[in-house]
Amino acid sequence: MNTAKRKRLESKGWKVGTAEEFLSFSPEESAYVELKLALSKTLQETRREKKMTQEQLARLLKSSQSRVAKMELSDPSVSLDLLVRSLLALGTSRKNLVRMLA
Amino acid sequence: MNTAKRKRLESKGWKVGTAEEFLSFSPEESAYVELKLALSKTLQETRREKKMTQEQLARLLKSSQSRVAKMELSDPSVSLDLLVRSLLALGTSRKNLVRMLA
DNA sequence: ACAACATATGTCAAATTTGACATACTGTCA
DNA sequence: TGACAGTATGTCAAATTTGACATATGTTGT
Repeated sequence: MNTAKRKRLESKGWKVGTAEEFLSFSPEESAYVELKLALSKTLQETRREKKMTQEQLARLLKSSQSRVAKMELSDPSVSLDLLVRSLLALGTSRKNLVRMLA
Repeated sequence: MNTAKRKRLESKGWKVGTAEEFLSFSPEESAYVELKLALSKTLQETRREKKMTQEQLARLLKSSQSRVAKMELSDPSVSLDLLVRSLLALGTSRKNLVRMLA
């Protein structure tokens, strides 16, 4: 959603020090973050099942190791788009994709 | 998934005149496009069920009528991200979201 | 402890996506 | 016909996302 400020709160759940922001998320923000978390987790699981390193996956995706790491950590700088495309590139079928989200 | 060139092929299925590009899509590209199409369709259906105009939905999403139109047309310039966030903002539950994709 | 490998984190220029605007198109009603 | 509401399409500056790089932090075997 909008500002990059809030994004810093997303991934890990909260940040302790930053006293200024202790806003709760709207339902749709939560749902969005949860979706991303589910996909991240699935991506990591899938990669591990295939016995690949982040580096190898990065090559497959024409991306970089650091971005793969961020994907698996559900970093705020990673879009749903990238996560979905990566899973698809790993051969995840739509059916499986849907199952993992359910 | 790279170049913006291919993107032009995405939405409608193909473009007649542009003889240069007649490349077929890889399975994951197809899956990606199909996902977007499913979401677009759902977005339009949901909006209509709620008897909203694109303009009204745009206001709700803090976007613009033209972008809503592009979303519903699954324009290549629209990300999965935006589609999902819009559906969530419309109150679509994760459960429903998943069902529409299945 | 030291390598060697894997993963995490920060930064940044380049690429993509976004809202906004103008404007065109498509009905529909009088 | 013409006015109006709704939708489509093209463009563009601003915002966000991306791959790449450097570097830090594990982790495992010797």
